[in-house]
Amino acid sequence: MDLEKKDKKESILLATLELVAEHGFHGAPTAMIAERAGVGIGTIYRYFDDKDMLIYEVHRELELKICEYILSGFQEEYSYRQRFVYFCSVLLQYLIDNPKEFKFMEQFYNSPYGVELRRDRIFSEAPECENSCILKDLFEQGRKHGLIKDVPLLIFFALVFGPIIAAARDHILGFITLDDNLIGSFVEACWDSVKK
Amino acid sequence: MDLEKKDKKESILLATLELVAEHGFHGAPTAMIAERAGVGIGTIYRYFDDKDMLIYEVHRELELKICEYILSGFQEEYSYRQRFVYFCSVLLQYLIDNPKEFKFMEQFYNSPYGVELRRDRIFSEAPECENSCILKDLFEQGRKHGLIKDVPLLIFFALVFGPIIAAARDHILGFITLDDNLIGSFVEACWDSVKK
Amino acid sequence: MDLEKKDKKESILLATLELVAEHGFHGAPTAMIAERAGVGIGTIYRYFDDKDMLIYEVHRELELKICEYILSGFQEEYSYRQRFVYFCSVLLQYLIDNPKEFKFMEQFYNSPYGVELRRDRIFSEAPECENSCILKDLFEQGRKHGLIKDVPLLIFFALVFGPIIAAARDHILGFITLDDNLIGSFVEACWDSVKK
Amino acid sequence: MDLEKKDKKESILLATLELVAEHGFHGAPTAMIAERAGVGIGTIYRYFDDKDMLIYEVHRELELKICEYILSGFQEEYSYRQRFVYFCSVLLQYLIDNPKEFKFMEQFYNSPYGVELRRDRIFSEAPECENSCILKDLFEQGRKHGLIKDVPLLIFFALVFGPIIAAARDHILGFITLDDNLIGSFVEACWDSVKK
DNA sequence: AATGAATGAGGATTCATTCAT
DNA sequence: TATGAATGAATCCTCATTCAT
Repeated sequence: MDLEKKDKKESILLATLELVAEHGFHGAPTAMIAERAGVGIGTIYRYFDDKDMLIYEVHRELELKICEYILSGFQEEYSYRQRFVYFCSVLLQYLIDNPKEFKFMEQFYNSPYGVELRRDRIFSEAPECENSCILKDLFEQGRKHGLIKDVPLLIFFALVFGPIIAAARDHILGFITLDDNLIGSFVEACWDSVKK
Repeated sequence: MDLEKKDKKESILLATLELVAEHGFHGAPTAMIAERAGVGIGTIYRYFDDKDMLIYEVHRELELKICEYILSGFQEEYSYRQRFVYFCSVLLQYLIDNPKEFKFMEQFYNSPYGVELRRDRIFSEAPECENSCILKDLFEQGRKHGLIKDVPLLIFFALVFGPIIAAARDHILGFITLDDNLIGSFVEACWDSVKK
Repeated sequence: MDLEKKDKKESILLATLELVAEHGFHGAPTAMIAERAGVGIGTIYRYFDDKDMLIYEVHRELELKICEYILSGFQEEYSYRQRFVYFCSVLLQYLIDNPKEFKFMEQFYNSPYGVELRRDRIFSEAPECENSCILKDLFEQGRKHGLIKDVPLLIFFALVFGPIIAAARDHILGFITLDDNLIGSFVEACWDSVKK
Repeated sequence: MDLEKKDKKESILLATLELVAEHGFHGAPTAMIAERAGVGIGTIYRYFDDKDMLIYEVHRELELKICEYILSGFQEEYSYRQRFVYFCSVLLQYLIDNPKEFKFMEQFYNSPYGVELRRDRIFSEAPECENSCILKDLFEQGRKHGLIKDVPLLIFFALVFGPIIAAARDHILGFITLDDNLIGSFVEACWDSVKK
C-alpha cells in the first residue's frame, strides 16, 4: 500500500513529464494528466498543492536524477580536461537518450517557473544540488588552477550549457544525428571555448 | 488611408511583441493586445487570419529587422575571423539592446510555432532570409577555406547561437552584466570553439 | 442597442435575484444564472468583474429600489408617530409584496457579503443612501425631541427591523398571513417598543 | 468504548459547530471537520448518515442545551412579566456568551435546513422541545390571562425573537456592546411591544 | 473598414461520499 | 470499528473567435 501510494504519485509525475514534453504546458491539462496517469482528477491534488507544485516536483525529480547519473560516473583520477569532457559528453548523451526529460526541462526553463528558480538560486547563493553544481565545481577548480578563461561563472555556463542544449534539441527534433564521433568533436569544441 | 491601415497593423504587431515579451503567450490574450494597440478586437482579425498567424508575423518582422541590422554593418574588407567576431558581437549587442524582441524570440522558438518553422526551413532547404542565413554563409565560407572545424552546419549553429542566446538571456534577466569588455572575451571564446 | 445592452445586464441581475431567492447562494451557479438570463456564461463577466460583484450589485439595486419606494410615499405633514408607522407598514408591505427581493436580501445579510457591508457602513460612518438611512433619520429626530426611548441606534434598529424581518419571513414562507389589520396591530406593537 | 464512542461523536459535533460558526457552511468541508475533530473522514459517516444529518444534529444538541439552560433558571414564584423578562434576558445573555452557538444557529435558520425544520414543526403541530416551547407557553399563558396583545403566536415570536436575535448579532459582530444596563432597557422595550 | 458584445468550450480546483484495508 | 486514499461531478472563470452594426 505504501508501494501503491508511491506508484500513484509516480504515475502522476510521469504523466506530467510526458504530456509537457509532448505538447508543452498548454497541452497538459490536469484532466489529461489524470487520465494518462490512470487516476482521478482529484487524486492529483492529494499529492500536489496545485499544478505549479506538480510542475516544480517533476523538475526537481529530473534534476536529482540527472545529477546523480552524472556523478555516478565521475572518476577521481581524471585530469581536469578529462573531467570537463566527461561532464559534457555524459550530459549530452543523457539528454539525447531521454528526450522527454530534455523537452520537459526545456519547457521548464523557458517559463516563469524556471526563470524564478534560477533567479532564486543565483541570488540566494544556495544552489541545492543540481547538475549545474557539478559544473560550478569544475568552474571553480579550473579558475583556481588557471586552466580556463578568466570569465564569470554564468558566462562559463553559457559557453557550456548553451551549445549542449542547442545540440541536444536539434538531435531530438531529428534535425541532426549525434553519434559518438560527433559528440566527441562537439565536446572538444566546447573545451576549446573555455580552455585558456 | 493606406498609411492608417499600415499603422493599425503595426500597432497590433507591436502590442503583441510587447505583451508576449512581458508575460509570455499566456499573458497576451487578444483582448489585451487590441487594447494595447488601441484598436478593436475584431480589427485584429481583419489583418491576421488568427492568433497563430499574428504570432508568426511578429516573428517574421523581427527576423527581417535583425537580419537587416546585422547586414547593414558588414564590411567586405573584414577578414573571415573579423566577420565572425563582428556577427557574434553585433547580434549579442542587438539582443541585449532590444530585450523585448529577444524575449519574444525566445518564447517563439520554444514553442510549437518555432519548432515547426525550423523544421520546415531545415528540410525544405529553402531558408528564407533570416539571421541564420548570414551565419550559414559564414559556415560555408569557413568550411571551404578550412578555417573552421569539420562539423555539420547545425553543430556550428549550436556552438555559436547556443552561448550567445544563453548569455543574452542572463544579461536581460539581470543575472550578469555584459559590457564591451566581457562581450569581447565572450565572442573570442565562441571563435575558439569553432576555429580549426 | 444601448437598450439591449441594458437589457442583458438587467436579465443577469434578475436571474441572480431569482435564483438566489429560490435556492440560496449555493443554488445559483453562474451557468444557471446565464441560462435563466438567456445569455452565455461569458456574458456575465462582461458586466461584472466576478460573481461577488454581481451579488453586490443585485443588493445595491434592491436597496435603492426599496429606499426610493419608501421615500416616495413620505408625507411631510405626518406627525412623528405617523411617520414611524408609515415607514414600518410600507416596508413590511413591500417585503411581502416582493418575496424574491426579501429572500435575496435575507441571504445577503446572512452571508459574509452583508456582514462586511454593514461593518463598513457602521464604522465608516458614511452610509450611502439605503433604507436604514430613513430609519436613521427617524431615530435622530425621535431622540432629539424625546419621543423615543434612550437607546443606541443599533438597538433601535434591532427593535424595528428585527420584528419586521421576522414577520415578513413567516408570511412569505406561508407560516402566517399578514393582512392590513394584522400589519396595523403589529406595527403598533413596534411603536410601543420604541416610544418613550 | 461506549465512552470513547461518545467522545468521537461529540468531537465531530463540536468541530462542526465551530467551523460552521467561524466560516459558514461553505467553510466547513468534511475533511476539515474530521481534522479538527481528530478523527478520520470516514468516521463522520459512521455516526451520521450524511453531512445534512450532521448539521441537523448539531442544531438539535444546541437547541436542547439552550432550552435546558433557560428552564434551569425559571422560578415558579415569578410574576408573568418577570418570567417574560427573565426569558428574554437570559436568552440574550446566553447568545452573547456563546457566540459560536449563536452563529451556527443563525446559519442554520437561514438555510433550507432551518426553514424546513420550522415548516415541519409549525404544520405538524408537534414541536419537539425547543426554546420556542418556553416562549410558546408564555404566549399561551399571557393570552389566557389577557396580559399580552391579541396577536397570533408567530407575530408574538417575531416581536420577541426578532429584536433579540438582531441585538445579539450586532453585539457578537462588535457593532454594539450589550451590558447589563442596556440589556435591561432592551428587554423592557420588548415587553412594551407585547404587553397589552 | 472597424468595432466590441456575445459566446461556450475548456481549464484549474474543491469536496461529499465511498470502500478497501 | 476506524480510517483516509480515491473519485469525478460541479464550480468559477478565461479567451479565441464570430458577426451584427
